[in-house]
Amino acid sequence: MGRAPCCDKNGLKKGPWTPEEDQKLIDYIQDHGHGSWRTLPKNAGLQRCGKSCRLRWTNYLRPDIKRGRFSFEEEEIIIQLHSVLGNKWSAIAARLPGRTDNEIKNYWNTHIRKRLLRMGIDPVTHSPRLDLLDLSSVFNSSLYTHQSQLNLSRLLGLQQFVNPDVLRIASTLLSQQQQSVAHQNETTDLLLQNLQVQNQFPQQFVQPNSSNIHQEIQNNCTTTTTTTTTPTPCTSALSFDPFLNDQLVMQVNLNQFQSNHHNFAYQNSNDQPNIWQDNNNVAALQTDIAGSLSGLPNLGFYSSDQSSVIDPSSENSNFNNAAFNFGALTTTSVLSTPSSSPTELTQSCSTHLNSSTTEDERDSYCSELLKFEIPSILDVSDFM
DNA sequence: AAGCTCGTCAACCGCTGTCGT
DNA sequence: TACGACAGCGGTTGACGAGCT
Repeated sequence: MGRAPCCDKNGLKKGPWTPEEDQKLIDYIQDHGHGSWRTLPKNAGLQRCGKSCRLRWTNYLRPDIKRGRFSFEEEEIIIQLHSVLGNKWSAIAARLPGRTDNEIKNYWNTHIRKRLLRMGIDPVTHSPRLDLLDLSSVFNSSLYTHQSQLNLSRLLGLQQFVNPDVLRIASTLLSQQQQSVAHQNETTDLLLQNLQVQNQFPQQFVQPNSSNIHQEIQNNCTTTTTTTTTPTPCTSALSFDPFLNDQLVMQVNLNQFQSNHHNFAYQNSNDQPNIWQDNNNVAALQTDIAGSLSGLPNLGFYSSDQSSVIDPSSENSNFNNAAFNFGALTTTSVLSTPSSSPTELTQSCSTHLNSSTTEDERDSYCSELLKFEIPSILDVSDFM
Protein backbone atom coordinates (compact mmCIF):
# COMPACT_ATOMS: atom_id res chain seq x y z
CA MET A 1 0.00 0.00 0.00
CA GLY A 2 0.97 3.57 -0.27
CA ARG A 3 2.08 5.90 2.42
CA ALA A 4 -0.09 6.58 5.41
CA PRO A 5 -2.70 9.30 5.12
CA CYS A 6 -1.02 12.62 5.66
CA CYS A 7 -3.61 13.81 8.15
CA ASP A 8 -3.54 10.82 10.44
CA LYS A 9 -0.60 12.14 12.37
CA ASN A 10 -0.55 15.01 14.80
CA GLY A 11 -4.31 15.05 15.16
CA LEU A 12 -4.74 17.23 12.14
CA LYS A 13 -8.27 18.17 11.31
CA LYS A 14 -10.17 16.60 8.42
CA GLY A 15 -13.53 17.22 6.88
CA PRO A 16 -15.31 20.38 5.83
CA TRP A 17 -13.55 23.68 6.22
CA THR A 18 -14.97 26.34 8.50
CA PRO A 19 -15.21 29.99 7.42
CA GLU A 20 -12.55 30.81 9.98
CA GLU A 21 -10.16 28.30 8.50
CA ASP A 22 -10.88 29.61 5.04
CA GLN A 23 -10.11 33.14 6.13
CA LYS A 24 -6.85 32.11 7.74
CA LEU A 25 -5.77 30.38 4.58
CA ILE A 26 -6.79 33.27 2.36
CA ASP A 27 -5.06 35.80 4.55
CA TYR A 28 -1.89 33.83 4.71
CA ILE A 29 -1.64 33.16 0.99
CA GLN A 30 -2.48 36.75 0.13
CA ASP A 31 0.33 37.93 2.39
CA HIS A 32 2.96 35.29 1.75
CA GLY A 33 1.93 33.17 -1.19
CA HIS A 34 1.51 29.50 -0.59
CA GLY A 35 5.22 28.68 -0.80
CA SER A 36 5.69 25.19 0.55
CA TRP A 37 2.34 23.61 1.18
CA ARG A 38 3.90 21.40 3.79
CA THR A 39 4.92 24.28 6.00
CA LEU A 40 1.96 26.50 5.18
CA PRO A 41 -0.55 25.13 7.73
CA LYS A 42 1.86 25.60 10.59
CA ASN A 43 2.75 29.10 9.51
CA ALA A 44 -0.88 30.01 8.92
CA GLY A 45 -2.01 28.56 12.21
CA LEU A 46 -4.16 25.87 10.69
CA GLN A 47 -4.65 22.38 12.08
CA ARG A 48 -4.66 20.96 8.59
CA CYS A 49 -2.16 19.12 6.46
CA GLY A 50 -0.59 20.90 3.54
CA LYS A 51 -2.37 18.71 1.10
CA SER A 52 -5.73 19.67 2.48
CA CYS A 53 -4.78 23.35 2.32
CA ARG A 54 -3.64 23.09 -1.25
CA LEU A 55 -6.85 21.36 -2.25
CA ARG A 56 -8.99 23.89 -0.45
CA TRP A 57 -7.16 26.75 -2.09
CA THR A 58 -7.02 25.39 -5.61
CA ASN A 59 -10.54 24.04 -5.67
CA TYR A 60 -12.44 26.62 -3.70
CA LEU A 61 -10.69 29.70 -2.37
CA ARG A 62 -8.59 30.78 -5.30
CA PRO A 63 -9.80 34.22 -6.36
CA ASP A 64 -9.95 33.43 -10.06
CA ILE A 65 -12.35 30.57 -9.68
CA LYS A 66 -15.47 30.90 -11.72
CA ARG A 67 -18.44 29.52 -9.85
CA GLY A 68 -21.87 28.58 -11.02
CA ARG A 69 -23.24 26.47 -13.77
CA PHE A 70 -21.19 25.50 -16.74
CA SER A 71 -22.20 27.27 -19.91
CA PHE A 72 -23.05 25.27 -22.95
CA GLU A 73 -19.86 26.48 -24.57
CA GLU A 74 -17.84 25.23 -21.63
CA GLU A 75 -19.63 21.94 -21.83
CA GLU A 76 -18.77 21.63 -25.48
CA ILE A 77 -15.15 22.33 -24.76
CA ILE A 78 -15.10 19.75 -22.02
CA ILE A 79 -16.56 17.11 -24.27
CA GLN A 80 -14.15 17.91 -27.05
CA LEU A 81 -11.15 17.99 -24.78
CA HIS A 82 -12.21 14.85 -22.99
CA SER A 83 -12.44 13.05 -26.28
CA VAL A 84 -8.86 14.08 -26.97
CA LEU A 85 -7.35 13.89 -23.53
CA GLY A 86 -9.46 11.34 -21.74
CA ASN A 87 -9.73 11.70 -17.98
CA LYS A 88 -6.90 14.18 -17.75
CA TRP A 89 -8.97 16.61 -15.75
CA SER A 90 -6.16 18.92 -14.91
CA ALA A 91 -5.25 19.25 -18.55
CA ILE A 92 -8.86 19.98 -19.39
CA ALA A 93 -9.10 22.48 -16.55
CA ALA A 94 -6.01 24.25 -17.83
CA ARG A 95 -7.99 25.17 -20.90
CA LEU A 96 -11.08 26.29 -19.09
CA PRO A 97 -10.14 29.46 -17.21
CA GLY A 98 -11.67 29.63 -13.78
CA ARG A 99 -12.67 26.01 -13.62
CA THR A 100 -10.88 23.43 -11.50
CA ASP A 101 -10.09 19.89 -12.37
CA ASN A 102 -12.23 18.70 -9.49
CA GLU A 103 -15.17 20.75 -10.68
CA ILE A 104 -14.84 19.51 -14.22
CA LYS A 105 -14.46 15.95 -13.07
CA ASN A 106 -17.58 16.21 -10.95
CA TYR A 107 -19.51 17.87 -13.72
CA TRP A 108 -18.46 15.21 -16.15
CA ASN A 109 -19.46 12.38 -13.87
CA THR A 110 -22.74 13.85 -12.78
CA HIS A 111 -23.97 15.54 -15.95
CA ILE A 112 -22.14 14.96 -19.17
CA ARG A 113 -21.37 11.31 -18.70
CA LYS A 114 -24.95 10.48 -17.94
CA ARG A 115 -26.21 12.53 -20.82
CA LEU A 116 -23.92 10.78 -23.24
CA LEU A 117 -25.00 7.43 -21.91
CA ARG A 118 -28.64 8.39 -22.34
CA MET A 119 -27.84 9.24 -25.93
CA GLY A 120 -26.27 5.86 -26.45
CA ILE A 121 -22.77 7.29 -26.65
CA ASP A 122 -19.92 5.67 -24.85
CA PRO A 123 -18.47 8.43 -22.67
CA VAL A 124 -15.06 6.84 -22.85
CA THR A 125 -14.69 6.48 -26.57
CA HIS A 126 -17.24 9.12 -27.57
CA SER A 127 -18.60 6.70 -30.07
CA PRO A 128 -21.96 5.01 -30.22
CA ARG A 129 -21.93 2.11 -27.86
CA LEU A 130 -20.97 -1.00 -29.74
CA ASP A 131 -22.20 -3.14 -26.91
CA LEU A 132 -25.61 -2.00 -28.00
CA LEU A 133 -24.94 -2.27 -31.67
CA ASP A 134 -22.52 -5.10 -31.86
CA LEU A 135 -21.85 -4.70 -35.50
CA SER A 136 -18.15 -4.98 -34.97
CA SER A 137 -18.40 -8.64 -34.22
CA VAL A 138 -20.59 -9.20 -37.20
CA PHE A 139 -18.22 -7.24 -39.33
CA ASN A 140 -15.29 -9.04 -37.88
CA SER A 141 -16.69 -12.46 -38.43
CA SER A 142 -17.34 -11.51 -42.01
CA LEU A 143 -13.78 -10.48 -42.51
CA TYR A 144 -12.27 -13.60 -41.07
CA THR A 145 -14.53 -16.10 -42.58
CA HIS A 146 -12.56 -15.51 -45.74
CA GLN A 147 -9.38 -13.80 -44.92
CA SER A 148 -8.29 -12.60 -48.28
CA GLN A 149 -11.64 -12.40 -49.89
CA LEU A 150 -14.30 -10.29 -48.40
CA ASN A 151 -17.45 -12.19 -47.77
CA LEU A 152 -19.59 -9.74 -49.55
CA SER A 153 -22.70 -11.73 -49.14
CA ARG A 154 -22.47 -11.35 -45.39
CA LEU A 155 -21.46 -7.78 -45.62
CA LEU A 156 -24.34 -7.14 -47.88
CA GLY A 157 -26.46 -8.33 -45.07
CA LEU A 158 -25.20 -5.38 -43.12
CA GLN A 159 -26.52 -3.06 -45.73
CA GLN A 160 -29.82 -3.18 -44.05
CA PHE A 161 -28.43 -0.71 -41.61
CA VAL A 162 -25.04 0.38 -42.80
CA ASN A 163 -24.51 2.56 -45.77
CA PRO A 164 -23.20 0.54 -48.71
CA ASP A 165 -20.55 3.13 -49.35
CA VAL A 166 -19.00 2.36 -46.01
CA LEU A 167 -18.92 -1.28 -46.90
CA ARG A 168 -17.43 -0.42 -50.23
CA ILE A 169 -14.62 1.36 -48.48
CA ALA A 170 -14.01 -1.62 -46.28
CA SER A 171 -13.97 -3.78 -49.34
CA THR A 172 -11.46 -1.47 -50.97
CA LEU A 173 -9.22 -1.77 -47.96
CA LEU A 174 -9.36 -5.51 -48.08
CA SER A 175 -8.63 -5.65 -51.76
CA GLN A 176 -5.40 -3.79 -51.17
CA GLN A 177 -4.03 -6.24 -48.68
CA GLN A 178 -1.29 -7.51 -50.96
CA GLN A 179 0.26 -4.11 -51.33
CA SER A 180 3.78 -3.49 -50.11
CA VAL A 181 4.27 -2.99 -46.40
CA ALA A 182 5.85 0.01 -44.80
CA HIS A 183 6.36 0.42 -41.12
CA GLN A 184 3.45 1.41 -38.90
CA ASN A 185 5.43 4.22 -37.35
CA GLU A 186 5.47 6.02 -40.63
CA THR A 187 1.73 6.27 -40.47
CA THR A 188 1.85 7.28 -36.87
CA ASP A 189 4.48 9.89 -37.54
CA LEU A 190 2.42 11.36 -40.30
CA LEU A 191 -0.51 11.57 -37.97
CA LEU A 192 1.50 13.21 -35.25
CA GLN A 193 3.04 15.68 -37.60
CA ASN A 194 -0.39 16.79 -38.54
CA LEU A 195 -1.52 16.91 -34.98
CA GLN A 196 1.33 19.19 -34.14
CA VAL A 197 0.22 21.89 -36.50
CA GLN A 198 -0.67 24.30 -33.80
CA ASN A 199 -2.82 26.53 -35.92
CA GLN A 200 -5.32 23.80 -36.25
CA PHE A 201 -6.28 24.09 -32.63
CA PRO A 202 -8.59 26.77 -31.40
CA GLN A 203 -6.84 29.58 -29.61
CA GLN A 204 -8.77 28.97 -26.46
CA PHE A 205 -7.14 25.57 -26.18
CA VAL A 206 -3.65 26.91 -26.56
CA GLN A 207 -3.15 29.24 -23.73
CA PRO A 208 0.35 30.44 -23.02
CA ASN A 209 0.35 29.05 -19.53
CA SER A 210 -1.15 25.75 -20.40
CA SER A 211 0.76 22.56 -20.78
CA ASN A 212 1.51 21.22 -24.17
CA ILE A 213 -1.68 19.83 -25.57
CA HIS A 214 0.06 18.47 -28.54
CA GLN A 215 2.33 16.40 -26.40
CA GLU A 216 -0.66 15.09 -24.60
CA ILE A 217 -2.38 14.21 -27.81
CA GLN A 218 0.76 12.58 -28.97
CA ASN A 219 0.91 10.52 -25.84
CA ASN A 220 -2.65 9.45 -26.22
CA CYS A 221 -2.35 8.67 -29.85
CA THR A 222 0.82 6.76 -29.36
CA THR A 223 -0.96 4.65 -26.87
CA THR A 224 -3.80 4.26 -29.26
CA THR A 225 -1.65 2.92 -32.01
CA THR A 226 0.36 0.56 -29.90
CA THR A 227 -2.22 -1.20 -27.81
CA THR A 228 -5.07 -3.45 -28.62
CA THR A 229 -7.20 -2.89 -25.60
CA THR A 230 -7.08 0.75 -24.65
CA PRO A 231 -10.06 2.85 -25.61
CA THR A 232 -9.08 5.13 -28.42
CA PRO A 233 -9.98 8.69 -27.79
CA CYS A 234 -8.12 10.21 -30.68
CA THR A 235 -10.39 9.54 -33.54
CA SER A 236 -13.61 10.62 -32.10
CA ALA A 237 -11.90 13.53 -30.54
CA LEU A 238 -10.51 14.82 -33.69
CA SER A 239 -13.56 14.22 -35.67
CA PHE A 240 -15.30 16.24 -33.00
CA ASP A 241 -12.98 19.12 -33.54
CA PRO A 242 -14.20 21.68 -36.00
CA PHE A 243 -10.84 23.29 -36.29
CA LEU A 244 -8.99 20.43 -37.81
CA ASN A 245 -8.78 20.41 -41.51
CA ASP A 246 -10.33 17.78 -43.61
CA GLN A 247 -7.21 15.94 -44.42
CA LEU A 248 -6.14 15.69 -40.84
CA VAL A 249 -9.46 14.35 -39.75
CA MET A 250 -9.35 11.79 -42.45
CA GLN A 251 -5.87 10.69 -41.56
CA VAL A 252 -6.70 10.41 -37.94
CA ASN A 253 -9.82 8.47 -38.67
CA LEU A 254 -7.97 6.13 -40.89
CA ASN A 255 -5.48 5.60 -38.18
CA GLN A 256 -8.30 4.64 -35.90
CA PHE A 257 -9.66 2.41 -38.59
CA GLN A 258 -6.35 0.71 -38.74
CA SER A 259 -6.15 0.44 -34.99
CA ASN A 260 -9.63 -0.90 -34.63
CA HIS A 261 -9.01 -3.68 -37.03
CA HIS A 262 -5.97 -4.66 -35.13
CA ASN A 263 -8.33 -5.14 -32.31
CA PHE A 264 -10.59 -7.28 -34.37
CA ALA A 265 -7.71 -9.38 -35.46
CA TYR A 266 -6.43 -10.07 -32.01
CA GLN A 267 -9.85 -10.72 -30.70
CA ASN A 268 -10.64 -13.47 -33.10
CA SER A 269 -7.49 -15.01 -34.29
CA ASN A 270 -4.14 -15.75 -32.84
CA ASP A 271 -2.74 -17.74 -35.67
CA GLN A 272 -4.47 -16.65 -38.79
CA PRO A 273 -2.67 -14.20 -40.98
CA ASN A 274 -3.96 -10.82 -40.11
CA ILE A 275 -5.03 -8.86 -43.07
CA TRP A 276 -5.23 -5.76 -40.95
CA GLN A 277 -1.67 -6.04 -39.82
CA ASP A 278 -0.70 -4.62 -43.12
CA ASN A 279 -0.76 -1.23 -41.56
CA ASN A 280 0.23 0.62 -44.57
CA ASN A 281 -2.58 -0.63 -46.59
CA VAL A 282 -4.32 2.10 -44.75
CA ALA A 283 -1.64 4.66 -45.32
CA ALA A 284 -1.45 3.81 -48.97
CA LEU A 285 -5.15 4.13 -49.31
CA GLN A 286 -5.62 7.34 -47.50
CA THR A 287 -5.83 9.46 -50.57
CA ASP A 288 -8.01 6.99 -52.33
CA ILE A 289 -10.46 6.64 -49.52
CA ALA A 290 -10.46 10.29 -48.69
CA GLY A 291 -11.51 10.87 -52.22
CA SER A 292 -14.16 8.24 -51.97
CA LEU A 293 -15.55 9.68 -48.82
CA SER A 294 -15.49 13.23 -49.97
CA GLY A 295 -17.53 12.12 -52.92
CA LEU A 296 -20.24 10.73 -50.79
CA PRO A 297 -23.15 13.07 -50.63
CA ASN A 298 -24.40 11.65 -47.41
CA LEU A 299 -23.61 8.54 -45.50
CA GLY A 300 -26.81 8.22 -43.66
CA PHE A 301 -27.56 5.72 -41.03
CA TYR A 302 -29.85 3.12 -42.39
CA SER A 303 -32.26 1.46 -40.15
CA SER A 304 -33.48 -2.03 -40.75
CA ASP A 305 -36.52 -0.47 -42.18
CA GLN A 306 -35.40 1.36 -45.26
CA SER A 307 -38.36 3.59 -45.10
CA SER A 308 -37.02 5.11 -41.96
CA VAL A 309 -33.70 6.14 -43.37
CA ILE A 310 -32.85 9.51 -42.00
CA ASP A 311 -33.93 12.00 -44.53
CA PRO A 312 -30.90 13.46 -46.27
CA SER A 313 -32.93 16.22 -47.72
CA SER A 314 -33.90 17.51 -44.34
CA GLU A 315 -33.48 21.20 -43.91
CA ASN A 316 -31.52 20.52 -40.79
CA SER A 317 -28.12 19.74 -42.13
CA ASN A 318 -26.88 19.07 -38.65
CA PHE A 319 -29.29 16.27 -38.47
CA ASN A 320 -27.69 14.87 -41.57
CA ASN A 321 -24.35 15.15 -39.94
CA ALA A 322 -25.55 13.34 -36.90
CA ALA A 323 -27.00 10.70 -39.08
CA PHE A 324 -23.78 10.25 -40.91
CA ASN A 325 -21.64 10.07 -37.91
CA PHE A 326 -23.61 7.39 -36.28
CA GLY A 327 -23.94 5.52 -39.47
CA ALA A 328 -20.27 5.53 -40.14
CA LEU A 329 -19.17 5.03 -36.61
CA THR A 330 -21.47 2.14 -36.16
CA THR A 331 -19.34 -0.09 -38.33
CA THR A 332 -15.95 0.71 -36.92
CA SER A 333 -16.20 3.91 -35.00
CA VAL A 334 -14.40 5.62 -37.79
CA LEU A 335 -14.62 6.90 -41.28
CA SER A 336 -16.32 10.12 -40.60
CA THR A 337 -15.99 12.79 -43.15
CA PRO A 338 -14.84 16.32 -42.56
CA SER A 339 -18.23 17.63 -43.32
CA SER A 340 -19.89 15.46 -40.81
CA SER A 341 -18.02 15.95 -37.66
CA PRO A 342 -19.99 15.64 -34.46
CA THR A 343 -18.53 18.93 -33.48
CA GLU A 344 -20.75 20.53 -35.94
CA LEU A 345 -23.47 18.81 -34.17
CA THR A 346 -22.56 20.22 -30.84
CA GLN A 347 -21.94 23.55 -32.36
CA SER A 348 -25.33 23.40 -33.82
CA CYS A 349 -26.58 22.82 -30.34
CA SER A 350 -24.92 25.92 -29.12
CA THR A 351 -26.25 27.97 -31.92
CA HIS A 352 -29.70 27.03 -30.86
CA LEU A 353 -29.16 26.94 -27.15
CA ASN A 354 -27.80 29.83 -25.26
CA SER A 355 -25.99 29.76 -21.98
CA SER A 356 -29.13 30.03 -19.95
CA THR A 357 -30.62 26.97 -21.50
CA THR A 358 -31.77 24.46 -18.97
CA GLU A 359 -30.22 21.07 -18.77
CA ASP A 360 -33.39 19.42 -19.92
CA GLU A 361 -33.51 21.65 -22.93
CA ARG A 362 -29.93 20.89 -23.79
CA ASP A 363 -30.53 17.25 -23.33
CA SER A 364 -33.68 17.23 -25.32
CA TYR A 365 -32.35 19.25 -28.19
CA CYS A 366 -29.11 17.40 -28.50
CA SER A 367 -30.76 14.07 -28.04
CA GLU A 368 -32.89 14.81 -31.03
CA LEU A 369 -29.86 15.63 -33.07
CA LEU A 370 -27.97 12.62 -31.88
CA LYS A 371 -30.82 10.23 -32.15
CA PHE A 372 -30.20 7.23 -34.30
CA GLU A 373 -32.30 4.26 -35.00
CA ILE A 374 -31.35 0.95 -33.52
CA PRO A 375 -32.44 -1.70 -35.93
CA SER A 376 -35.35 -3.62 -34.63
CA ILE A 377 -33.53 -6.87 -35.30
CA LEU A 378 -31.08 -5.88 -32.61
CA ASP A 379 -32.99 -5.94 -29.42
CA VAL A 380 -30.90 -3.93 -27.02
CA SER A 381 -33.38 -3.68 -24.25
CA ASP A 382 -31.53 -6.25 -22.23
CA PHE A 383 -28.47 -4.08 -22.23
CA MET A 384 -30.16 -0.94 -21.13
C1' DA B 1 -44.48 13.78 8.55
C1' DA B 2 -41.23 10.20 7.99
C1' DG B 3 -38.42 7.39 5.46
C1' DC B 4 -36.15 6.47 1.38
C1' DT B 5 -33.62 7.28 -2.95
C1' DC B 6 -30.89 9.86 -5.78
C1' DG B 7 -27.93 13.70 -7.31
C1' DT B 8 -24.36 16.83 -6.22
C1' DC B 9 -19.93 18.21 -4.88
C1' DA B 10 -16.28 19.12 -1.38
C1' DA B 11 -12.85 16.57 0.46
C1' DC B 12 -10.02 12.60 1.07
C1' DC B 13 -7.00 8.70 -0.36
C1' DG B 14 -3.57 6.46 -2.77
C1' DC B 15 -0.65 6.65 -6.44
C1' DT B 16 2.75 8.74 -9.73
C1' DG B 17 6.08 11.98 -11.38
C1' DT B 18 9.63 15.20 -10.37
C1' DC B 19 13.31 17.10 -7.99
C1' DG B 20 17.07 17.44 -4.81
C1' DT B 21 20.57 15.05 -2.25
C1' DT C 1 21.84 5.17 -9.05
C1' DA C 2 18.99 5.11 -5.11
C1' DC C 3 16.26 7.25 -2.05
C1' DG C 4 13.13 10.44 0.23
C1' DA C 5 10.24 14.51 0.10
C1' DC C 6 6.95 16.84 -2.09
C1' DA C 7 3.35 18.41 -5.44
C1' DG C 8 -0.09 17.08 -8.18
C1' DC C 9 -3.44 13.96 -10.24
C1' DG C 10 -7.46 10.92 -10.71
C1' DG C 11 -10.64 7.88 -8.39
C1' DT C 12 -13.60 7.48 -4.65
C1' DT C 13 -16.20 8.63 -0.57
C1' DG C 14 -19.54 10.59 2.29
C1' DA C 15 -22.30 14.53 3.85
C1' DC C 16 -26.01 17.02 2.51
C1' DG C 17 -30.16 18.51 0.22
C1' DA C 18 -34.02 17.78 -2.93
C1' DG C 19 -37.55 15.08 -4.50
C1' DC C 20 -40.46 11.17 -4.23
C1' DT C 21 -43.42 7.65 -1.97
